Amino acid sequence: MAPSEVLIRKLQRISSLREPDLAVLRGIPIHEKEFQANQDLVLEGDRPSHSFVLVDGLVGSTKYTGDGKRQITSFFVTGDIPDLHGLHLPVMDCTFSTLTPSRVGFMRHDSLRAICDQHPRIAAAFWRSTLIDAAIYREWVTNVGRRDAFTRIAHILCELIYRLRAVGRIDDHIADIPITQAALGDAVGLSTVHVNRTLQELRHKGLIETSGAQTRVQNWPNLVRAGDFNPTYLHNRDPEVVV
Amino acid sequence: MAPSEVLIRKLQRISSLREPDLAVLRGIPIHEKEFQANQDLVLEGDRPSHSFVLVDGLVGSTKYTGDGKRQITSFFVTGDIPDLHGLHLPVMDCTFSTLTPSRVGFMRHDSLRAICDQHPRIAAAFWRSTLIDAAIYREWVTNVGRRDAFTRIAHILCELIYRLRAVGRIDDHIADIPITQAALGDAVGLSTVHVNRTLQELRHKGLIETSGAQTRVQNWPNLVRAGDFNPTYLHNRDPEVVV
DNA sequence: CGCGGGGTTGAGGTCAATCAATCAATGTGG
DNA sequence: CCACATTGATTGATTGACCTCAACCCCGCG
Repeated sequence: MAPSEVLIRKLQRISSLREPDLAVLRGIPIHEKEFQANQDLVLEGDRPSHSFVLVDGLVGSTKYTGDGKRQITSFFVTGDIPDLHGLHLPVMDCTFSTLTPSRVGFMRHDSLRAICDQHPRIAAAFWRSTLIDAAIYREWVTNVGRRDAFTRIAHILCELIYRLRAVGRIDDHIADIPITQAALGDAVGLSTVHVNRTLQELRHKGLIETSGAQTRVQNWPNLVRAGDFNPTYLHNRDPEVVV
Repeated sequence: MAPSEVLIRKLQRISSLREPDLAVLRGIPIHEKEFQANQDLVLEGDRPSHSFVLVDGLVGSTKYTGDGKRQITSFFVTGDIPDLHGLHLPVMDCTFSTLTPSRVGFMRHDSLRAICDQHPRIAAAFWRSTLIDAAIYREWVTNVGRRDAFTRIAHILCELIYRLRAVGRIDDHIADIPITQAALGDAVGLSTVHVNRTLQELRHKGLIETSGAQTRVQNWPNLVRAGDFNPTYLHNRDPEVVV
């Protein structure tokens, strides 16, 4: 799918833009590029002149502590604009890296700023996108701060699957999520070893099934319960997305 | 200080608004109200018609897990607009509560929306405010996910003191932060007991000194080092604020 | 003077980290 | 085609950071 089409669908999922505005969006110049897994797209400390929309793949915003430990602070899926905050915060406070092979569309800040000045509705839609990102960060603080390993991993799987479902990336209850257990650990603040054991527990309890990169949800209601997952914080406009 | 004055100072700290816009801001009707400590201002699930600026005191955004554990996901100080995201996300995904006695100024979403439609610069400034909040959430994910108890608490003290300093709430290296150790624990994902022991460690190492509600920084550079604290994520426009 | 909230202390328990192998899958050069 | 390297998953043993439970203390307050 064309990058601008992905962008428009995303904004339509989270706001109610109408035709004149959509036409403006279609006109945004987007420069598409492909990346392999584990490539840095924007680095902490950078002063980027572009933001990017994720066309396909999985991207993480990551931070490193002084002693080199890595924390992924959020995942981003198709349609998301992970570093849109760069539009108003000149220096990056985190790094964005691909977690799987990805296609990415770069948009000049110039263009985006001009559009936001002229079209308050579009500005509001972009703003809303960053607010949903913030809501996800809030949930992650809670997830990492107050839930045990089992619940924590179940929760993050629920979130990922729910979001992939919302963008049509789930076929027949199967999510294609080729991320390593190490990356999962960095997302939930656990060691690789413990992630491995917890995933086994999830499998033994009949909640998920994995084969290679694919994760199949065996029992969504139970996974939701196990993960203490309530999708309110994702602020989806659609009626309940059920997996 | 008048609520609108507090609001204007905040926006001036984070953006470069000029006079015509400032006049508009001065015209926002703000309804001021006082609260004691530990009062809920907005509840998760609410559909608020107002946002509020914190005129004085300390507010936390908090979430509760299914089994009732509490996580504070961010602190807010004078000038901050903690629930500004309510302007674009109709249903609240977290609760805002006072952590100390506070004065709060409520602003109608109607008015704010009208202003944002008419004045793109003001809209951008508000947007930027929410983006800085998001940057803080990101840092908290990292703090809770990847730092040990000692570093974690040192870090959060650094953040709090830095932010209080930026709004002129620090006199002579002394921060007046009358929050309980239980609240601190909820902010960093630790038990009250462990917070207590860690604070003792910070005192014994000569980093801080406490008497009642007051916290005095004994050695700011060492506290910064101990807390692995780098204020970039706070996106302060001023040159280095040194405590 | 008794009460309650918050701070402090000690003991014991547990969850998850660390260390160190092993294994499976894939790729690579000779 | 095979020896070898690499990456990620898995396993076991041990350690340790932090939690829980249960007191006790201190101080302001009705």
